[in-house]
Amino acid sequence: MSEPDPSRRNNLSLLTSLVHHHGVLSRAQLTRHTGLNRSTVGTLIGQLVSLGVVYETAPAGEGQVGRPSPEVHPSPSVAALAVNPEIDAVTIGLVSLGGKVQKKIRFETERIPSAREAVNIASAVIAGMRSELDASYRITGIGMAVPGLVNRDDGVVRHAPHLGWRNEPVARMLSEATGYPCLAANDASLGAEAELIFGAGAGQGNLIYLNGGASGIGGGIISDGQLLRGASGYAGELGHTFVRTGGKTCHCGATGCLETEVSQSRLLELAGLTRGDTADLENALANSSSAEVNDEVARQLLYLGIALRNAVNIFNPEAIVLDGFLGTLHALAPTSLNGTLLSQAMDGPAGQVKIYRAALGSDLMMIGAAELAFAQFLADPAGIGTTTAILPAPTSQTG
Amino acid sequence: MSEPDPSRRNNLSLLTSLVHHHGVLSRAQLTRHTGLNRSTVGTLIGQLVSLGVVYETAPAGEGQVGRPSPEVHPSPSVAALAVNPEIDAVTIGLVSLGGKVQKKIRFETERIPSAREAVNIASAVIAGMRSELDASYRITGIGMAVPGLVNRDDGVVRHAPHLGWRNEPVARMLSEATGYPCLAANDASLGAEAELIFGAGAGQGNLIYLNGGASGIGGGIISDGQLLRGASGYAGELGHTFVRTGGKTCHCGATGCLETEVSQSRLLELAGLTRGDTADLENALANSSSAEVNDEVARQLLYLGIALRNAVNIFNPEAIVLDGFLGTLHALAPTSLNGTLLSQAMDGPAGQVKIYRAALGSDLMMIGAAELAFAQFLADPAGIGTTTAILPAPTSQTG
DNA sequence: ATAATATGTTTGTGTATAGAACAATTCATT
DNA sequence: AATGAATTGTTCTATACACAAACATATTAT
Repeated sequence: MSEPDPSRRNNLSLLTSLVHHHGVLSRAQLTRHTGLNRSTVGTLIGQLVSLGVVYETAPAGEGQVGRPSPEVHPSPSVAALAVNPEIDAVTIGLVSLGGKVQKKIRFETERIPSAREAVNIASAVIAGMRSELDASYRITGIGMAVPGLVNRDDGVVRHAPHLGWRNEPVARMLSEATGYPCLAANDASLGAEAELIFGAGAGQGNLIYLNGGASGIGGGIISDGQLLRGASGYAGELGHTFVRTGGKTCHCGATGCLETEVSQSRLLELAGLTRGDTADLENALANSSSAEVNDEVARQLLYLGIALRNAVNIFNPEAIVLDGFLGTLHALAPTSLNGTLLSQAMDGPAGQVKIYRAALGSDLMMIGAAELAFAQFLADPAGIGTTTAILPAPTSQTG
Repeated sequence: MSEPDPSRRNNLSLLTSLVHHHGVLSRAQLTRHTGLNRSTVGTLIGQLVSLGVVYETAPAGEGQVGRPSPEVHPSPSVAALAVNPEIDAVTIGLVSLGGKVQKKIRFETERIPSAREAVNIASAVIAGMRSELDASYRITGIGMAVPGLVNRDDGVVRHAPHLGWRNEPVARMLSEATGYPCLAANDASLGAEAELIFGAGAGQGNLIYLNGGASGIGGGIISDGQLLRGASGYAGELGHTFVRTGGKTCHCGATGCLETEVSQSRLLELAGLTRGDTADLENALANSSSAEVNDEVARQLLYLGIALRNAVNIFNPEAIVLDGFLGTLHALAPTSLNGTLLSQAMDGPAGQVKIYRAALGSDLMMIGAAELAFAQFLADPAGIGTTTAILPAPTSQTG
């Protein structure tokens, strides 16, 4: 068997990615999207079906003239594992092609897990799922979403301040512990990617994703449909945008960072809450008539606005997606940020920006991390090098 | 003639781009760079030669074992026109494949040119060159570098504050006046591209270019080898990064912009100069022992540092290229910016950044603008739809 | 002078895509 | 209910393209 042409690999990749992103597409739609000949699409889909990457179902009569086109679905048996260590838990997920979270296990920890502990927890949970995985899934790998600076090339966590990790080669550790290929990246970057593909930013080519959590503000930037990686994959740290002269010193060493001026803990405190549930916080803040609370909300929106106008001037995005308590802040006063952008950002870019609240909720990190492990697979669904066992098409066969 | 395969177009594009960027490459080098078979490269180069895109010369005996490989050069007869309107002049250039500026005509204006005037000047100069162009060149089109917000999709200048232009469809105007297809973009973005391909940032995939001129600070960002465009091509406005709480109001509507805190005019004033020659300014500043001058230089470097640390955190670039008086500032105290970045930017990204001074000088805008017009050509050097149908056939045949 | 090395050149082969002809399936019309 | 129009799947064929192998050529090393 000689090596297939690159064009075949390209086209298989294109089709697989389309099905993965859109969920379901008819063969006719795929023909139009790709611009390929319908006979070619037929051949390619045939190959993907025999590879177990997609499966076809009888066409759903849509009331269209002409012969109905069969629907092409991503095979749920192709899946990736996702791991997300946080300060109080390690979450492990199983995500199938098409972005469906099949399984999510949150393992709560007594204290902040070390890198070794996080890897041990993840590999233990995966070991437990192993027989099921081997029987019913084709696992493309493990993706890890880490709250910190992660070198995407080698999977080393350079610095995760809130976890207290420094120079931890987590990807290699987890790969050695499980036998699966493993990749790691910044959590917010992966969140951006997930929201781009499956969430609030679906269909946009340029978006800024900002997530506010207990441990700070993370960001991810999509430009021209591509996640901004930078030289080593560190790009996207919008939480450390300068927003105030004379601000407090941030743990990053600088002063006046967005992350130090806009923080969830101050809001929780004022709202009289101790735990960081976003819904509770939003309730408490919305029902509060305290001037102190309102002032703080306004103050934080002001600084968030400065960071966003910077970002808008620099990136000219179509959309800004706010997650976590940043979504809460925006929901409390939806006109504030829009107003800041219109008055302070430059004419051209400001006019087009839409601000959304994140759509994917708690599945976000799983989907984003899995995307990391899907990437190689999507680039070469036929698996030139890896002759992995081919699984039969799933049983959901319609007559 | 049936339509060639996309793979052929791809490979021709790849080879042409390599030759364009590197200037001269032997066929053997092209074989290695592309990974194609040497027989394939032979065929492709043959086609490009017969198309007049490249030409070959006898190998220069390099002292290597083996049969010498002929050198492949970009044909100087393939060229693009470049136009750069400024507040005191309109510059028109002729740039050939390989980035060589064949001709540069600076047309000084009594006052700031309107869009119509700039177009008239450019088309008059081009009309004068017309017979030479028709006789000796194959013109791929016109690229226009405008100091302001330019919508890259339709070539409309949204707002060029220093020229006083608003919503001027310059690309269409110039295209109608000359009959050549025309594209327009922000000048600094094009500068970034030029420096990436031919200048100080050559070979880098992630760089930030910042230019300081009489009319402010412009920026361009290259990420993963690609210029950041944003939704409408407005991306890159680093001159309007927030660097100071309580700063003066910028013409953009916001306060505390980099451009208002760091400006050439203040430096010229302190140095006792009236004209904005970069070399003179550098001389004057370097030889000054006035505390006032030193303080101002330090102050401006401080704010520039804040903007750069933001940019470094967000983009994780390999290099920062400073042009115009920003290059001067950096040259006066080379350790200042590096120090700021090391102490204030985040560990991971900060460690790798190198700060360079721009290399291309006054040819920069010509090369960058021409690149705009080369882009379509490079994507399809064989010219499938030979009539570069960016516009409906212009009917300005009256001549 | 001969060998070794690297590269251009020619020819044949396999792969992948497009296109044409035909079959299948639905909606619209009479 | 029957026929026609529209759309898409299916099969077969032709063609373009890249690669590999064999051979030719030009340079350095011995």
